[in-house]
Amino acid sequence: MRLLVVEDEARLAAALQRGLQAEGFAVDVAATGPAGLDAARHGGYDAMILDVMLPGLSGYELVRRLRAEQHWLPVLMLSAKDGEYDQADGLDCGADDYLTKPFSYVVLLARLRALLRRGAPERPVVLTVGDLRLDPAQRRVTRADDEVTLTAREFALLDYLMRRPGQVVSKIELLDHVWDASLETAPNVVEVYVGYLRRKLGRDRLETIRGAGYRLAT
Amino acid sequence: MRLLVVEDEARLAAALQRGLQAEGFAVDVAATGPAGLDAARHGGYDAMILDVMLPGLSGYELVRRLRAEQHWLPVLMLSAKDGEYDQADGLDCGADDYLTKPFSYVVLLARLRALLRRGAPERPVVLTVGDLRLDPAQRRVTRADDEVTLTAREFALLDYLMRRPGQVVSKIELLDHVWDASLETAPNVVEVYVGYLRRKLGRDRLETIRGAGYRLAT
DNA sequence: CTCACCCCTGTGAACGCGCTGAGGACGCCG
DNA sequence: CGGCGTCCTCAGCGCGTTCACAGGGGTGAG
Repeated sequence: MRLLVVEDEARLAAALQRGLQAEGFAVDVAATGPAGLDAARHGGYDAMILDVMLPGLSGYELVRRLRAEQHWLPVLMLSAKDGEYDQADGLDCGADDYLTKPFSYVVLLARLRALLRRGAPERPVVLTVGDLRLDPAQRRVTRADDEVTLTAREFALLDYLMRRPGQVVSKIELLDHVWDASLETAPNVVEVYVGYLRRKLGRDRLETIRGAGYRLAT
Repeated sequence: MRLLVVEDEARLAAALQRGLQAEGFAVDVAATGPAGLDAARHGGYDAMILDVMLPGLSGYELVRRLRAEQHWLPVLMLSAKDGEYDQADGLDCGADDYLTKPFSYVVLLARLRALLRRGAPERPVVLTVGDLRLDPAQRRVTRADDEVTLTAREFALLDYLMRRPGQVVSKIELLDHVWDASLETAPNVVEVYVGYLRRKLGRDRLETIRGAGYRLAT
């Protein structure tokens, strides 16, 4: 799990970084609003911890811009203010949770875990899993920077699987979402197309979980 | 948007109902734990506001049971306690957000809206008992961070047992829930599969209660 | 101590899941 | 009209999974 901490108070930032790393997270720190926005855009983080008072760009504004650009990274906001309206503002402009300073580290951890459990609320623009990249808008797939040509059905299948990396997806679910007619189509189609994808993407990228479905290796 | 408020203090419940209805929500109220659980199960609500201190069944326990039954209704917890560990407990047992009484109505609304925006959490909570971890979504089991590969039947059995850690589960119950045809299948299958699990997870993790069933050591 | 009962486990067989190659139906293009 | 690519069906096969069975061991009651 990769986290981004955007906080300008150096001592607090360092303390957070140390504490979260001890929990097994990979933690990067940005000290200013613009730097944080940039990192959030390109860093592939699983969540962001964001101070409201920042040089260059406030936390509110940062989240608003991120959301306007269709980035749906889970955001946990921190603020020294404790006026209730600030809190409401923070949540309404797109943050997912809110904590007022001083806060307890245990609470921060618990809320962070709850946030990560939920995952990003909506679809990201480009899907990336391992060295696979899939761009829904351009209908392109690359594997380790080599372009892979897929048929429409293969593309739809991979698209669906890449939205659930590491999770088991049943054949029924795939039939429902990738094929329209769930009834009257044998689950064997799925097996066939998984076979096609394996041939094009590499044998071991798609694991089969007998009796349960398939899982895209992360 | 339909909301369920589970709160036993009549005055607070009525105030919440009035306030939320004024915001355009459809609000039902339950006054006891069991009534709330029942309503949450069958009511088709979009979110639930849940007091911790309830007659009949605590809020913690209510959420735990709901999650165990694979219901992923967003839950906002209310509590008079403000110990930080209570808060952490509440979130970890499956609630999505937490507010301590006395709380501001504006904050409640903002958090509720944030909750509704993100919808039901997709990923179920990971089951953890001792050093065993079972992730239903990923269909992965680890024991002290070593991955254990299980067959479908073994997985289903362990899944069921891990939802009742420390409790004695009878063979009949296991046959009913893990195997479909409870009749016409000898209870010996259970013994066989418990044997398989013991071989893979360690000898003393599954205790035999002679004449009663099995118990997963906590 | 003996007996009955419950539980454990090794063996082996049947089943059925998932993989694959072959090939037909359909639409698109030249 | 013929060639081509995609989509899907089908049948056969391999092998892991599931389960029945039987013999042995442990446990508690009398």
